[in-house]
Amino acid sequence: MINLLIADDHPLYRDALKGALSMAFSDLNILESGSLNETVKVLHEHDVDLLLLDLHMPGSNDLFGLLHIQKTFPDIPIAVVSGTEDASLISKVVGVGAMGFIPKTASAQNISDAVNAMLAGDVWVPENVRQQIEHIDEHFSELAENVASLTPAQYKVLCYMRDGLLNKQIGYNLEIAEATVKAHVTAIFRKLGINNRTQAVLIANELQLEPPTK
Amino acid sequence: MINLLIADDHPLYRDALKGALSMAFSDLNILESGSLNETVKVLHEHDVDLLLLDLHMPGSNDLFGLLHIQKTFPDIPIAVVSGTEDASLISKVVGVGAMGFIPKTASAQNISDAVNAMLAGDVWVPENVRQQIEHIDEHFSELAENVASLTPAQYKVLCYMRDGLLNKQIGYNLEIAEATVKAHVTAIFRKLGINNRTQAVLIANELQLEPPTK
DNA sequence: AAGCTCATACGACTTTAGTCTGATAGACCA
DNA sequence: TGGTCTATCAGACTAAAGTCGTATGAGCTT
Repeated sequence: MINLLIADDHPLYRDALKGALSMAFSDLNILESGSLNETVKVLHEHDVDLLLLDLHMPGSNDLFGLLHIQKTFPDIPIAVVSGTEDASLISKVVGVGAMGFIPKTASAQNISDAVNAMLAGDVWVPENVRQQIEHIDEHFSELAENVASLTPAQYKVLCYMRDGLLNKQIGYNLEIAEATVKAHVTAIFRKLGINNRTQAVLIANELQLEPPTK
Repeated sequence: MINLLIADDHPLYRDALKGALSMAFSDLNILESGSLNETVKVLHEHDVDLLLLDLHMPGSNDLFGLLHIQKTFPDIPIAVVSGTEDASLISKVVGVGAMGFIPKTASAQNISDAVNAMLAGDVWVPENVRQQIEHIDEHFSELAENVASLTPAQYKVLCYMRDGLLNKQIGYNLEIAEATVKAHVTAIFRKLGINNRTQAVLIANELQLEPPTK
């Protein structure tokens, strides 16, 4: 029995995906989640063999969320599901370490092919962009590695920094002392190879795919 | 005689555009520029009736550059030329106050139609996206207005802030005292309705269309 | 010409950011 | 059991960020 987790905030598409996959696989146990937190919770509670992850989920922060899950569960293969077919995005996703990329426009056949390949341990990307992404952005994957090396606490602090909060406010939100926040901030700078908060925010923003136009 | 300035860092496309327009208009004097600075210089030296502006130019900072030119030469109509046909981008460009949007895939006929319309004072966007953009992003155009209200000196300071520079470094680059930089920074905060540098960088970033992957 | 507005410029001052040292405690691993 | 890593915090310090008041000059109005 294979455990597969579909993480997408759109229930309709989740159902569609579930339908397509139940058709193609008989030994499939499908789990679902609709937010980043929920996804992490399910991953803790179950032994998931493959995660289909939508990038634009509440609390996900796009690539930020992908990195977070990858850091917490390094052994679970992740396939990114997204509406766009932008080659640069796909190369970023793969460069960050995802097992594959499934565009939402993919056919049922393509999807089951992809799931098959990834369960077997292969990287899968759609046919039509396979040529365009032979070259993966070096700078970007290095950046992703650095961010992935952050500890959970540091990760949270960076998220709050990206919201423009002061150290004192971050401490209040996380219920820790400002001194601790400062300690984390210093550690973040070291790991990212920078020396002030502005640069940290810039880097965090780069992992955001769409600007927070809200 | 109509003065038309083509601002694009790609000489080949500049020629193609020039060819298409000379064919359609007989009373056209075409000027060219390949960078933001060059564009500003030409605008100072000549009486330009219409500016065809590519967003991705050296020193342009995308929408930032558009705002800058608009601020400096409020009376010159600007048509944005870009490779993408993204509806959200087009609505942003129009929301910021451009007279029109010409996708690089447009036909010669469409381009001359567009130029005609804009010279007559009408807003022109491609046929196929005309329906999609009836709603212009409120939040975004308010933001653009705020940024456009910055003085030249404040604008420069904000650009350097977005690069992660310290006030002292900004002062060195602009050859003014750190105290002056700080005064500008404070003024920027007031105009943008924020209270620290991180938030300013975030806003500046939002006017950037592509993340600075390099 | 006097009066107004505003951008630019700076110094003095207060607050926040960031570093360093050092300390305690829990988690995990060999 | 000892070692490593992370999270937490304190205190003291340096540097940078941000505020306030103020001065000068350019441009515009009346």
